[in-house]
Amino acid sequence: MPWNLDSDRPIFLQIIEKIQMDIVAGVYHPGDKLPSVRELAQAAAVNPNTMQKALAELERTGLVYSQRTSGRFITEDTAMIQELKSELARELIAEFLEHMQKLGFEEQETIDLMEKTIRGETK
Amino acid sequence: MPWNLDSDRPIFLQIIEKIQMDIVAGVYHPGDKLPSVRELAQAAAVNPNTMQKALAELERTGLVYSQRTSGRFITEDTAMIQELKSELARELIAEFLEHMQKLGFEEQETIDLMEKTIRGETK
DNA sequence: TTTATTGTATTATTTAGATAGTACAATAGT
DNA sequence: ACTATTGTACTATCTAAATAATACAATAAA
Repeated sequence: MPWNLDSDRPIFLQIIEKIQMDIVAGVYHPGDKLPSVRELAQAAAVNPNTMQKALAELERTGLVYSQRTSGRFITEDTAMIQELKSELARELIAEFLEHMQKLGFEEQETIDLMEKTIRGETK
Repeated sequence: MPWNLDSDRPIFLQIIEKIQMDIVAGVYHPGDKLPSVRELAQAAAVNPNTMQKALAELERTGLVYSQRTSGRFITEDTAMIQELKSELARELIAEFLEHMQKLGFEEQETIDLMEKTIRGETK
């Protein structure tokens, strides 16, 4: 799967979010070994330093941990992962509703519009 | 109203989006005179050059136009404004659904969760 | 024991965005 | 005619992010 990074935001932030997504979505499982910094950097078409910076931050929050020379692993704390999933969903929803409101759509309007969108109506 | 700019994304992009929002939401009306570059820059606590850059882009897309020395004005093309509103809403919805999907929520799940959120349930 | 791979650290350079400061031409308002 | 305000342009500097190029210590694997 491509990493799909854009240049409108700091890359290391996008990497952090991407890996977080992959963890909570189950692409990576608790205890899984991550590819090495160099491999990940190459896969993302990014400088190893940038990847290292993102991983260091993920490590700071406890989502991953590293074992000197054997590699880097996803946390086995499934509760933490579940909590993160809820937290990210809450943030996305809040941010989305706020933006729509700034566009002039009330909450119920937004939901109606979304349902229409899902059902494939152009307008 | 505060401009609420963050440092995670280029400021001039955030300004463009903010003014777009204000236009489609009806904060500014067609034909309205905008404050001067210098005033807007001060209001946003931003360098005049940055504000100028954002306004130049809004002008390029036709949303605003400037009359040398009298000032800058919102377009009177109400159709264009309506179209922009729909376009922005479509983008927001698509982006939101995509992000939620990456988190592991299907479209119907997302809507259900949103409805719960709106009704004030913590979980 | 040797070798390759791991995470990690360091220094230098480049680039885009933002700021700072100044300047000028056009014109509305006086 | 004069003045202030307008958009606009230009150059220089600063900063954070990203890249580039190495280097080193620890250890799993051979």
